[in-house]
Amino acid sequence: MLSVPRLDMQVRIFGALADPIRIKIIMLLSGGDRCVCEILPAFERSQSTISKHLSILYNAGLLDRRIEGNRTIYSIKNRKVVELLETADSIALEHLSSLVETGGD
Amino acid sequence: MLSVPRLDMQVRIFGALADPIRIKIIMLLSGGDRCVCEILPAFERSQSTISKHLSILYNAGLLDRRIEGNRTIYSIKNRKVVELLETADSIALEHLSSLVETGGD
DNA sequence: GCTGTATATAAGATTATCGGAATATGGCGA
DNA sequence: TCGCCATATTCCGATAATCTTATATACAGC
Repeated sequence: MLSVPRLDMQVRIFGALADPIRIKIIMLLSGGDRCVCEILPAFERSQSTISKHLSILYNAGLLDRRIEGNRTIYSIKNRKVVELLETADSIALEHLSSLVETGGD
Repeated sequence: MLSVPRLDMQVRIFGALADPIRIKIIMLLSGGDRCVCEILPAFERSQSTISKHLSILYNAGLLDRRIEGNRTIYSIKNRKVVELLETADSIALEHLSSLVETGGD
């Protein structure tokens, strides 16, 4: 049986990934650590918006961060998150092709 | 590069899993197909609420459904969704134990 | 200490999600 | 056909997520 805090953490993890900006941030960081100032220009959103997205990923236990001087460097905390993206992408791909076959929606 | 519809589908998949009831429905169905009338009593929620949760999972491409008489039978469409739950659970577990170690929150 | 740069947080408006009650749809048996 | 059962959908209120602007914090260099 799944304990309640674990279920809650699962929900938080999936919720953290249920946003296109946050998925792209994970993909970006899977290529190596980045400070916020390097992440910002990849998105046409305010600094505060990106900062909050990073916090959501951090609080879900998906990212690590360390401070170096006046910068904050974010990194992938658990490589399994990349697995999650890959698995979801393959489900997405299969689903999209089944929609094409059946002409569904 | 990830195509836009695929990213959108990933978002929809993760969004579908970002709810404790929907996670429990997946776990329930991983034990075998069930009609709605068998799923309902597992949750203290109205019929319309559960029906909506099932639709969300169905539209995310995670569940299949077939009609038999006046019943609708739901089933896991893609076994990879169970993988997603397991991977997220192991991330959750690691994160929770790291919180215990550091006394974090 | 002051100024500028980097980042996080708060406040507030807008939009999406969740839940239940009520309603619609469609098969089934009398 | 009529009424019942199983399920989906609509409507609407309550709650939560997202975004921007403005403000706070904290380090760096002078």
